[in-house]
Amino acid sequence: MISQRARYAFKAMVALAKAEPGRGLQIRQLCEQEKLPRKFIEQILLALKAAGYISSRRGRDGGYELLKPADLIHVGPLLRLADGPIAPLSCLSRTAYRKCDDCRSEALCELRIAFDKPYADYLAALENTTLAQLMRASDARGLPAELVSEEVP
Amino acid sequence: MISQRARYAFKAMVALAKAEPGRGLQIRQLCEQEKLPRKFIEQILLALKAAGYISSRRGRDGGYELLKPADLIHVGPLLRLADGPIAPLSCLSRTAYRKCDDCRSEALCELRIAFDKPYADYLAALENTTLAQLMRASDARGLPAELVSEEVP
DNA sequence: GGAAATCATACTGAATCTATAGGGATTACC
DNA sequence: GGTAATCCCTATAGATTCAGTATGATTTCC
Repeated sequence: MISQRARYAFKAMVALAKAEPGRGLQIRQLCEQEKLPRKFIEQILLALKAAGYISSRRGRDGGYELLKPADLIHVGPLLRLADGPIAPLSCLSRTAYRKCDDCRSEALCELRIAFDKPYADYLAALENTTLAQLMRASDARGLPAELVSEEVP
Repeated sequence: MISQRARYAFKAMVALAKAEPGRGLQIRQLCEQEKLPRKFIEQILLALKAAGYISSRRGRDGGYELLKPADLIHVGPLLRLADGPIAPLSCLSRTAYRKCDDCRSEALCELRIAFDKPYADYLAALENTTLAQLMRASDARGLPAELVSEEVP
Protein backbone atom coordinates (compact mmCIF):
# COMPACT_ATOMS: atom_id res chain seq x y z
CA MET A 1 0.00 0.00 0.00
CA ILE A 2 1.24 3.45 -0.80
CA SER A 3 1.18 5.90 2.07
CA GLN A 4 -1.36 8.56 2.87
CA ARG A 5 1.39 11.02 2.22
CA ALA A 6 1.78 9.79 -1.33
CA ARG A 7 -1.97 9.92 -1.92
CA TYR A 8 -2.09 13.49 -0.68
CA ALA A 9 0.89 14.49 -2.77
CA PHE A 10 -0.78 13.06 -5.82
CA LYS A 11 -4.10 14.72 -5.12
CA ALA A 12 -2.41 18.03 -4.56
CA MET A 13 -0.60 17.77 -7.86
CA VAL A 14 -3.80 16.95 -9.70
CA ALA A 15 -5.55 19.88 -8.07
CA LEU A 16 -2.71 22.20 -9.02
CA ALA A 17 -2.73 20.90 -12.55
CA LYS A 18 -6.44 21.65 -12.77
CA ALA A 19 -6.02 25.16 -11.42
CA GLU A 20 -5.91 28.01 -13.86
CA PRO A 21 -2.37 28.44 -15.14
CA GLY A 22 -0.76 31.58 -13.80
CA ARG A 23 -3.04 31.59 -10.78
CA GLY A 24 -2.25 28.53 -8.74
CA LEU A 25 -3.85 27.51 -5.47
CA GLN A 26 -3.45 28.29 -1.82
CA ILE A 27 -3.20 25.66 0.86
CA ARG A 28 -6.48 26.82 2.26
CA GLN A 29 -8.36 26.33 -0.98
CA LEU A 30 -6.67 23.02 -1.62
CA CYS A 31 -7.55 21.66 1.79
CA GLU A 32 -11.13 22.87 1.75
CA GLN A 33 -11.73 21.51 -1.75
CA GLU A 34 -10.38 18.09 -1.02
CA LYS A 35 -10.86 17.84 2.76
CA LEU A 36 -7.20 17.45 3.51
CA PRO A 37 -5.37 18.08 6.82
CA ARG A 38 -3.82 21.45 6.41
CA LYS A 39 -0.50 21.24 8.19
CA PHE A 40 0.28 17.84 6.80
CA ILE A 41 -0.35 19.11 3.30
CA GLU A 42 1.89 22.04 4.05
CA GLN A 43 4.81 19.70 4.65
CA ILE A 44 4.07 17.77 1.50
CA LEU A 45 3.90 20.90 -0.63
CA LEU A 46 7.23 21.97 0.78
CA ALA A 47 8.72 18.69 -0.32
CA LEU A 48 7.15 19.02 -3.77
CA LYS A 49 8.64 22.45 -3.99
CA ALA A 50 12.08 21.29 -2.90
CA ALA A 51 11.91 18.64 -5.59
CA GLY A 52 11.17 21.23 -8.23
CA TYR A 53 7.60 20.24 -9.04
CA ILE A 54 5.97 23.45 -7.89
CA SER A 55 6.78 27.05 -7.11
CA SER A 56 5.40 29.12 -4.28
CA ARG A 57 4.68 32.75 -3.61
CA ARG A 58 4.70 33.91 -0.01
CA GLY A 59 2.71 36.62 1.62
CA ARG A 60 -0.87 37.68 1.41
CA ASP A 61 -1.70 36.55 -2.08
CA GLY A 62 0.68 33.63 -2.00
CA GLY A 63 0.07 30.12 -3.16
CA TYR A 64 1.46 27.28 -5.17
CA GLU A 65 1.68 26.63 -8.85
CA LEU A 66 2.89 23.83 -11.07
CA LEU A 67 6.30 24.46 -12.55
CA LYS A 68 6.08 21.89 -15.31
CA PRO A 69 3.25 21.06 -17.68
CA ALA A 70 1.26 18.02 -16.60
CA ASP A 71 2.46 15.96 -19.51
CA LEU A 72 6.01 16.14 -18.19
CA ILE A 73 5.05 14.92 -14.73
CA HIS A 74 5.34 11.18 -14.33
CA VAL A 75 3.80 9.04 -11.66
CA GLY A 76 6.91 7.06 -10.77
CA PRO A 77 9.15 9.87 -9.54
CA LEU A 78 6.25 11.49 -7.73
CA LEU A 79 5.53 8.32 -5.82
CA ARG A 80 9.20 7.88 -5.07
CA LEU A 81 9.43 11.38 -3.71
CA ALA A 82 6.65 10.75 -1.22
CA ASP A 83 7.33 7.16 -0.24
CA GLY A 84 10.93 6.43 -1.02
CA PRO A 85 11.96 3.42 -3.06
CA ILE A 86 9.22 1.69 -5.01
CA ALA A 87 10.97 -1.62 -5.45
CA PRO A 88 9.74 -4.66 -3.53
CA LEU A 89 13.35 -5.68 -2.84
CA SER A 90 16.22 -3.33 -2.20
CA CYS A 91 18.35 -5.38 -4.58
CA LEU A 92 15.93 -4.45 -7.36
CA SER A 93 15.84 -0.73 -6.64
CA ARG A 94 17.34 1.56 -9.23
CA THR A 95 17.48 4.55 -6.92
CA ALA A 96 18.29 2.86 -3.60
CA TYR A 97 20.09 -0.32 -4.49
CA ARG A 98 21.37 -2.30 -1.59
CA LYS A 99 22.55 -5.87 -1.44
CA CYS A 100 20.53 -8.07 0.88
CA ASP A 101 22.49 -8.84 4.02
CA ASP A 102 22.30 -12.57 3.72
CA CYS A 103 22.32 -12.88 -0.06
CA ARG A 104 24.82 -15.30 -1.51
CA SER A 105 24.15 -14.66 -5.15
CA GLU A 106 21.70 -12.19 -6.60
CA ALA A 107 21.60 -14.02 -9.88
CA LEU A 108 20.44 -17.20 -8.16
CA CYS A 109 18.08 -15.68 -5.59
CA GLU A 110 14.63 -17.12 -6.22
CA LEU A 111 12.92 -14.19 -4.60
CA ARG A 112 14.76 -11.74 -6.80
CA ILE A 113 13.95 -13.79 -9.88
CA ALA A 114 10.30 -13.80 -8.84
CA PHE A 115 10.04 -10.03 -8.70
CA ASP A 116 12.48 -9.06 -11.37
CA LYS A 117 10.30 -8.86 -14.46
CA PRO A 118 6.94 -8.11 -12.82
CA TYR A 119 8.48 -5.19 -11.01
CA ALA A 120 10.36 -3.96 -14.05
CA ASP A 121 7.11 -3.81 -16.01
CA TYR A 122 5.22 -2.22 -13.14
CA LEU A 123 7.87 0.42 -12.70
CA ALA A 124 8.09 1.12 -16.41
CA ALA A 125 4.35 1.69 -16.50
CA LEU A 126 4.50 4.14 -13.63
CA GLU A 127 7.49 5.91 -15.09
CA ASN A 128 5.74 6.34 -18.41
CA THR A 129 2.33 7.58 -17.35
CA THR A 130 1.92 11.29 -16.92
CA LEU A 131 -0.47 13.39 -14.92
CA ALA A 132 -1.89 14.73 -18.17
CA GLN A 133 -2.74 11.26 -19.41
CA LEU A 134 -4.51 10.44 -16.20
CA MET A 135 -6.52 13.63 -16.21
CA ARG A 136 -7.61 13.02 -19.78
CA ALA A 137 -8.58 9.45 -18.93
CA SER A 138 -10.60 10.66 -15.97
CA ASP A 139 -12.33 13.31 -18.06
CA ALA A 140 -13.19 10.81 -20.76
CA ARG A 141 -14.85 8.52 -18.25
CA GLY A 142 -16.77 11.36 -16.73
CA LEU A 143 -18.56 12.25 -19.94
CA PRO A 144 -20.76 9.89 -21.91
CA ALA A 145 -19.08 9.16 -25.21
CA GLU A 146 -21.77 10.86 -27.32
CA LEU A 147 -21.30 14.17 -25.54
CA VAL A 148 -17.57 14.45 -25.78
CA SER A 149 -17.66 16.31 -29.08
CA GLU A 150 -20.44 18.65 -27.97
CA GLU A 151 -18.45 20.72 -25.52
CA VAL A 152 -19.39 23.88 -27.36
CA PRO A 153 -23.00 23.41 -28.51
CA MET B 1 9.42 -2.98 -0.03
CA ILE B 2 8.22 -6.34 1.13
CA SER B 3 8.84 -7.12 4.77
CA GLN B 4 11.60 -9.18 6.30
CA ARG B 5 8.87 -11.53 7.39
CA ALA B 6 7.87 -12.13 3.79
CA ARG B 7 11.47 -12.67 2.73
CA TYR B 8 11.95 -15.22 5.49
CA ALA B 9 8.71 -16.98 4.65
CA PHE B 10 9.81 -17.23 1.06
CA LYS B 11 13.28 -18.50 1.93
CA ALA B 12 11.83 -21.09 4.26
CA MET B 13 9.51 -22.35 1.56
CA VAL B 14 12.34 -22.63 -0.91
CA ALA B 15 14.46 -24.50 1.60
CA LEU B 16 11.60 -26.88 2.34
CA ALA B 17 11.00 -27.40 -1.34
CA LYS B 18 14.65 -28.32 -1.77
CA ALA B 19 14.64 -30.73 1.14
CA GLU B 20 14.26 -34.41 0.41
CA PRO B 21 10.59 -35.25 0.09
CA GLY B 22 9.37 -37.32 3.01
CA ARG B 23 12.09 -35.95 5.25
CA GLY B 24 11.47 -32.26 5.69
CA LEU B 25 13.55 -29.89 7.76
CA GLN B 26 13.78 -28.82 11.35
CA ILE B 27 13.82 -25.23 12.46
CA ARG B 28 17.32 -25.69 13.73
CA GLN B 29 18.66 -26.87 10.39
CA LEU B 30 16.74 -24.22 8.51
CA CYS B 31 18.10 -21.43 10.69
CA GLU B 32 21.66 -22.64 10.67
CA GLN B 33 21.67 -23.15 6.90
CA GLU B 34 20.29 -19.76 6.09
CA LYS B 35 21.35 -17.76 9.16
CA LEU B 36 17.82 -16.92 10.20
CA PRO B 37 16.58 -15.82 13.64
CA ARG B 38 15.11 -18.93 15.19
CA LYS B 39 12.14 -17.72 17.16
CA PHE B 40 10.99 -15.40 14.42
CA ILE B 41 11.11 -18.22 11.91
CA GLU B 42 9.14 -20.34 14.33
CA GLN B 43 6.25 -17.88 14.16
CA ILE B 44 6.40 -17.71 10.41
CA LEU B 45 6.38 -21.47 10.03
CA LEU B 46 3.35 -21.62 12.30
CA ALA B 47 1.57 -19.22 10.01
CA LEU B 48 2.58 -21.19 6.93
CA LYS B 49 1.22 -24.28 8.61
CA ALA B 50 -2.06 -22.62 9.55
CA ALA B 51 -2.42 -21.56 5.93
CA GLY B 52 -2.00 -25.13 4.75
CA TYR B 53 1.36 -24.78 3.04
CA ILE B 54 3.30 -27.10 5.29
CA SER B 55 2.76 -29.86 7.81
CA SER B 56 4.67 -30.41 11.01
CA ARG B 57 5.67 -33.30 13.20
CA ARG B 58 6.26 -32.64 16.86
CA GLY B 59 8.56 -34.36 19.24
CA ARG B 60 12.14 -35.43 19.08
CA ASP B 61 12.46 -36.07 15.38
CA GLY B 62 9.94 -33.49 14.40
CA GLY B 63 10.16 -30.98 11.63
CA TYR B 64 8.34 -29.37 8.76
CA GLU B 65 7.53 -30.54 5.31
CA LEU B 66 5.85 -29.08 2.24
CA LEU B 67 2.27 -30.20 1.81
CA LYS B 68 1.92 -29.26 -1.84
CA PRO B 69 4.30 -29.77 -4.73
CA ALA B 70 6.28 -26.66 -5.56
CA ASP B 71 4.54 -26.17 -8.88
CA LEU B 72 1.27 -25.58 -7.06
CA ILE B 73 2.73 -22.89 -4.81
CA HIS B 74 2.32 -19.40 -6.22
CA VAL B 75 4.19 -16.30 -5.17
CA GLY B 76 1.17 -14.03 -4.84
CA PRO B 77 -0.70 -15.82 -2.08
CA LEU B 78 2.51 -16.49 -0.20
CA LEU B 79 3.39 -12.84 -0.20
CA ARG B 80 -0.13 -11.94 0.83
CA LEU B 81 0.02 -14.36 3.73
CA ALA B 82 3.13 -12.73 5.13
CA ASP B 83 2.47 -9.08 4.35
CA GLY B 84 -1.26 -8.69 3.93
CA PRO B 85 -2.72 -6.97 0.88
CA ILE B 86 -0.39 -6.49 -2.08
CA ALA B 87 -2.35 -3.71 -3.78
CA PRO B 88 -0.95 -0.16 -3.78
CA LEU B 89 -4.44 1.21 -3.08
CA SER B 90 -7.08 -0.43 -0.94
CA CYS B 91 -9.64 0.32 -3.63
CA LEU B 92 -7.66 -1.94 -5.98
CA SER B 93 -7.30 -4.86 -3.60
CA ARG B 94 -9.12 -8.04 -4.50
CA THR B 95 -8.75 -9.55 -1.04
CA ALA B 96 -9.09 -6.46 1.13
CA TYR B 97 -11.11 -4.01 -0.89
CA ARG B 98 -12.01 -0.83 0.88
CA LYS B 99 -13.27 2.41 -0.50
CA CYS B 100 -11.01 5.38 0.12
CA ASP B 101 -12.48 7.63 2.79
CA ASP B 102 -12.50 10.76 0.71
CA CYS B 103 -13.12 9.21 -2.69
CA ARG B 104 -15.92 10.77 -4.70
CA SER B 105 -15.83 8.44 -7.65
CA GLU B 106 -13.55 5.48 -8.11
CA ALA B 107 -14.06 5.54 -11.84
CA LEU B 108 -12.76 9.10 -12.06
CA CYS B 109 -9.95 8.89 -9.49
CA GLU B 110 -6.71 9.71 -11.28
CA LEU B 111 -4.66 7.83 -8.75
CA ARG B 112 -6.73 4.71 -9.19
CA ILE B 113 -6.50 5.00 -12.95
CA ALA B 114 -2.74 5.35 -12.65
CA PHE B 115 -2.29 2.10 -10.77
CA ASP B 116 -5.09 0.07 -12.24
CA LYS B 117 -3.44 -1.67 -15.14
CA PRO B 118 0.17 -1.68 -13.90
CA TYR B 119 -0.93 -3.32 -10.68
CA ALA B 120 -3.23 -5.78 -12.42
CA ASP B 121 -0.33 -6.97 -14.56
CA TYR B 122 2.06 -7.08 -11.63
CA LEU B 123 -0.37 -9.08 -9.56
CA ALA B 124 -1.15 -11.46 -12.40
CA ALA B 125 2.55 -12.15 -12.79
CA LEU B 126 2.97 -12.91 -9.11
CA GLU B 127 -0.14 -15.06 -9.05
CA ASN B 128 1.07 -17.09 -11.99
CA THR B 129 4.66 -17.80 -11.04
CA THR B 130 5.29 -20.87 -8.95
CA LEU B 131 8.06 -21.86 -6.60
CA ALA B 132 8.98 -24.63 -8.98
CA GLN B 133 9.48 -22.22 -11.88
CA LEU B 134 11.71 -20.03 -9.76
CA MET B 135 13.82 -22.92 -8.57
CA ARG B 136 14.29 -24.12 -12.12
CA ALA B 137 15.22 -20.63 -13.25
CA SER B 138 17.75 -20.35 -10.46
CA ASP B 139 19.23 -23.75 -11.28
CA ALA B 140 19.50 -22.87 -14.94
CA ARG B 141 21.46 -19.74 -14.15
CA GLY B 142 23.75 -21.63 -11.83
CA LEU B 143 24.98 -23.95 -14.51
CA PRO B 144 26.70 -22.87 -17.72
CA ALA B 145 24.41 -23.59 -20.64
CA GLU B 146 26.73 -26.18 -22.20
CA LEU B 147 26.64 -28.33 -19.10
CA VAL B 148 22.92 -28.48 -18.56
CA SER B 149 22.45 -31.55 -20.73
CA GLU B 150 25.44 -33.35 -19.24
CA GLU B 151 24.00 -34.07 -15.83
CA VAL B 152 24.56 -37.78 -16.39
CA PRO B 153 27.72 -38.06 -18.47
C1' DG C 1 1.87 48.07 11.22
C1' DG C 2 -1.41 44.29 10.56
C1' DA C 3 -3.29 40.42 8.27
C1' DA C 4 -2.53 36.51 5.63
C1' DA C 5 0.20 33.53 3.48
C1' DT C 6 4.39 30.28 3.18
C1' DC C 7 8.67 28.20 5.63
C1' DA C 8 11.02 25.40 9.05
C1' DT C 9 11.54 22.45 12.79
C1' DA C 10 10.12 19.87 16.72
C1' DC C 11 7.09 16.94 18.73
C1' DT C 12 3.42 13.34 19.76
C1' DG C 13 0.48 9.35 19.77
C1' DA C 14 -0.51 5.26 17.38
C1' DA C 15 0.67 1.60 14.71
C1' DT C 16 3.82 -1.65 12.71
C1' DC C 17 8.01 -4.40 12.33
C1' DT C 18 11.41 -7.49 14.04
C1' DA C 19 12.38 -9.97 16.77
C1' DT C 20 12.96 -12.28 21.95
C1' DA C 21 11.17 -14.64 26.23
C1' DG C 22 9.16 -18.22 28.60
C1' DG C 23 6.59 -21.88 29.05
C1' DG C 24 3.44 -25.81 27.55
C1' DA C 25 2.55 -30.00 24.68
C1' DT C 26 4.18 -33.93 22.08
C1' DT C 27 7.23 -37.49 20.60
C1' DA C 28 11.43 -40.68 20.16
C1' DC C 29 14.70 -43.08 22.41
C1' DC C 30 16.98 -45.11 26.54
C1' DG D 1 8.93 -43.92 32.87
C1' DG D 2 12.46 -40.34 32.32
C1' DT D 3 14.77 -37.27 29.43
C1' DA D 4 15.84 -34.60 25.79
C1' DA D 5 14.52 -32.66 21.61
C1' DT D 6 11.18 -30.73 19.04
C1' DC D 7 7.01 -27.98 17.85
C1' DC D 8 3.12 -24.81 19.81
C1' DC D 9 1.37 -20.53 21.81
C1' DT D 10 1.15 -16.01 23.89
C1' DA D 11 3.07 -12.02 25.63
C1' DT D 12 6.21 -8.41 25.37
C1' DA D 13 10.10 -5.26 24.18
C1' DG D 14 12.61 -1.99 21.40
C1' DA D 15 13.01 0.44 17.23
C1' DT D 16 11.08 2.57 13.49
C1' DT D 17 7.62 4.64 10.69
C1' DC D 18 3.27 7.12 9.88
C1' DA D 19 0.06 10.76 10.17
C1' DG D 20 -0.73 14.63 11.91
C1' DT D 21 -0.16 18.82 15.35
C1' DA D 22 2.21 22.77 17.39
C1' DT D 23 4.85 26.66 17.39
C1' DG D 24 6.90 30.28 15.69
C1' DA D 25 9.64 32.66 11.96
C1' DT D 26 9.58 34.94 7.49
C1' DT D 27 7.58 37.22 3.57
C1' DT D 28 4.17 40.02 1.12
C1' DC D 29 0.27 43.05 0.28
C1' DC D 30 -2.69 46.66 1.93
